Order: sequence, then structure tokens, then C-alpha cells
Amino acid sequence: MTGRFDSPGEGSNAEASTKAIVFVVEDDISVRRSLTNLFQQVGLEVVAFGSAREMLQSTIPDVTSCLVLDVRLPGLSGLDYQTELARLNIHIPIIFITGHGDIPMTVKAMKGGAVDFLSKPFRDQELLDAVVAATERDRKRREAQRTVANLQSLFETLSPREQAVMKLVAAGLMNKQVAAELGLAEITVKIYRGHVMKKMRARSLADLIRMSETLGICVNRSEQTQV
Amino acid sequence: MTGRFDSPGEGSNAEASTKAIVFVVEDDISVRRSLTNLFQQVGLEVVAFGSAREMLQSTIPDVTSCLVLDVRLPGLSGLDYQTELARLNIHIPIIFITGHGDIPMTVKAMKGGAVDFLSKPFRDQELLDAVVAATERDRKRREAQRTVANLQSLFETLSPREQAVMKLVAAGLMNKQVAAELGLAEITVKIYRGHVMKKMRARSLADLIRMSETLGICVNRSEQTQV
DNA sequence: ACGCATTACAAACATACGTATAGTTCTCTT
DNA sequence: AAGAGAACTATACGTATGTTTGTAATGCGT
Repeated sequence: MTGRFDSPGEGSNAEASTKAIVFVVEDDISVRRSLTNLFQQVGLEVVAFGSAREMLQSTIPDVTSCLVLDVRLPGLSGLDYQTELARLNIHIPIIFITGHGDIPMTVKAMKGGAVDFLSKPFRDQELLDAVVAATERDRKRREAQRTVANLQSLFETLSPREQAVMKLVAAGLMNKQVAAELGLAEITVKIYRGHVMKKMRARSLADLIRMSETLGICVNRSEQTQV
Repeated sequence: MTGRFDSPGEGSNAEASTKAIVFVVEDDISVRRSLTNLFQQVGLEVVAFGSAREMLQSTIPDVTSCLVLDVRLPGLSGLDYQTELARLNIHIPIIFITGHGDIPMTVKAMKGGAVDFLSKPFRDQELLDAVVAATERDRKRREAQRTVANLQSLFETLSPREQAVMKLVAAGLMNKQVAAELGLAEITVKIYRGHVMKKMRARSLADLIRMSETLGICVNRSEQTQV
């Protein structure tokens, strides 16, 4: 990890460097400027704010990113902001920095999923390493989320009946059992099942079941076991 | 969470209280004794050690447990011991306690998966709450591990050929494709597949595929896609 | 030498799955 | 009013899956 950012915008890391955004929330303007400079020097895009409120009011682009956050802030504190972001379902990886931190603070931040917690003074490279780790975490999270979202949108192209059939098929029921469950003729189930396979772009039943797992689709087990 | 341990050995938490073991590693004998007392008072079983080495040399029973670990220890430090346990693939949840901790220490501990990091002085209830959280985490981890182990042992009852068939079936191949892949007649695959279903106690193909997921069974995708 | 598990295949049958063609009914939109 | 899509069924056919019964070669331990 160390040294990945010491030569800006070159070689194999060019893509990661140019695409990631580092958000900075820090009330001290001189610290904010020096952080901004540091990140820009290694080719990272930076967007800095003086308070949590400012960042909440701005439009956050939907790209790989991380947040360097001062713990002590006027208004909403860094830890409160972390909680607030979680409540808003915003899962940007956070690196805390602080001048006067303590252990309970650190524990709360780390329990809340923070990537790192650095107390000043720290070496630039420590922060850069943390940023690399954080953006990498975000990249992976986004990739996983994109996969789910794609499947979800495919699933939503299914008619309600097709969705119902898919759920029961994924639960392991035979066509005739699905038909009984839904009050349909078996032939109808067969046809809907065909639609499901086509619309979900599943090449096999195994595929479809894995998709169901990813989507978290399941039915009440009591309905299966009584067969 | 708070107050779950303030009346020992009664009500719905009796099971969790009596079955969990709290390991304590603390060199200061008076602290060790007071911790032991505290946990015993709320009905927890306690096994205390004066050093990490002592605990490593003892036989650790295979039950739900957690570890209350002093950061500063003679010989192997608490943080080193955490690393060592991870290296040995021992995933007991750790609660650190310390008299003179600092932030980097805390961060390292939490990054390493610690449940909590308490600096003295702390309230007894804080520690007890952390122990509840830690044992609960261990209980869940053990449950998940047991599930995998059960499936694994079922899988090991399969003959090599049956295992191979299961892998390819779980990958979504048709019987004839499995047969071609393994150089078998289709009828042979059908028979082995029947054995697989019976031995794995799978009631449906969906079941079997979920088992494969849990077991992490997969084959080179190139073999499927070229069909 | 004997039993036993494994590997392997065949014939035959029953059941399950998938698709094409064709048609009815209903609702919602243009 | 016409068209589109959803929901639903039927007939018919072809393929896939699963099970039973039977056969046979191999290898391994006692």
C-alpha cells in the first residue's frame, strides 16, 4: 500500500487515482487547504467542506469516494455526522482525523465502521494509505451494490405473477406444487417460468437460484415442508 | 443490553449465562481477581490467566466464549496476542482493557476485529455489556460454522466421482454435459446425481445449489460457457 | 479367498420440464 | 374504439430428469 500515491497520475493506478473523489470536512481553513493540496498532489479529486451541513446540502456525485472527517466540528460533530450518514443509508467510508481525540471516541468511530482514526500529528503517508484503503472498500461495496441493483431491475421487469412463480421455483417447489400454491394450472406455471428464465437472463436453474440468493428472495418455509 | 447481568442466573438469560465462558488474560493479580468475581457474580463461567502464553498452553473448550484481554502484558502483548490468535485461526471475540491506552493502539485493536476497547477506569456494566455483545457474536459465528461443518461432513461422504458430479450439477450443467465433461454415460451421471441428492439430504435442486454456495463449491467458468 | 465399496453402463419406465401454437378474458392506455 | 399487455388455459410434442433392476470390472482390506 505504502507509496502508491507518491508519483501522481501515472502507470497502472491512473484509473483509480483519477476516478475517486476524496471529500474533506474540516472547519479549520488552513488544515482544509493543506489536506486539499496533499490529495491533489497525488492526483486525487478533492471536494472540501467547512461543516457537515455544507456537505449534506451539496449534491454528492455517485462515484467511488471516501470521506476525511474531522471529529471536532462546529454544529454536527464528526461522530454525529457518521451516525447521520448511516441513518440516511449513505455508506461512504470514513477516515477520522482529530487533534484532541480520546479512546471512547475512537471506539465509537471504529464500531460505526470507520476505516481509520488518525490523531494529529500524523504523517501524510498514513493518511494517503488510509485513503487508498477507504476508496478500495468503497469500490468493492459499489460493485456489489451494482450487481444487486442490476438483478433487482431485471426482477422488476417480471409481472407480479411471474415474480410469484420465481419465488416458489427458487424455493425448490415443482411446477405442480407452484401451481397448487398459486391456484393455477401447471401449464401456466411452465409458461411463466419460461418468461422468468428469459427476462432474468438465467441460463440454468442454478443461475436463477443464485440470483434469488443475491436478491434475498425467500418464502415461508412452512409452505414447502408440508409437501 | 444494559442490566442483563444485574440479577444472576435467572429468567430467560439463564442458558446464555451458564453456557458461556469468559476468558481473562491479565497479569495484575488483584485486577484478575476482581474481574473473575465480577463475572462470577452474574453467573458467567470464568477462566483466568496471568499471561497469553498460559492461555495458549491450556486446552480451550469448544463452547461459546469471549476473551477479556489486557493490552499491556508481560511477554506477548495483548495486541500481539490478538494477531497470534488470528494467525492460529482462533476467532474468539476480544474485549480489550487497558490502563494506559492510546489511539493508535485502539485503532489497531478495532481494525483487528476487537469487540470493544475499554480504558480504566470503566464501569462494571460497560464491561458486562461488552461481554454480552462478544458472546452473542461468538454464538452466531459458531452457529454459522457448525452449519458449514455439517454440510462439509455430508459432502465428504460422497465418493470422488459423486463430488465431481455435484460440482458440475451445481454449476448448472445438464446431465449430458456433466457426462461429456467427465467422460461418462448420461445414465451414470443420473445415478450418481441420485446418490448426491440422497447423501446430501437435499430435497430439491434448489437445496443442493444453496448447499454448494455455503460450501463454496465452484468450477472453472470456462467449462460452462463454452457450451 | 471373501466381502465390500467404487466405478461404470444398459434397458425400461415414469415423471418433470420446456416450448410452440392457439385461444379467452380483462384492464389499461392511446 | 383499438391496441397492448397481463393473466390464464388447452393440446401436443420433444427433451430432461429420476428410479429400478441388472450386470460387471476394479481395487482394497482381512
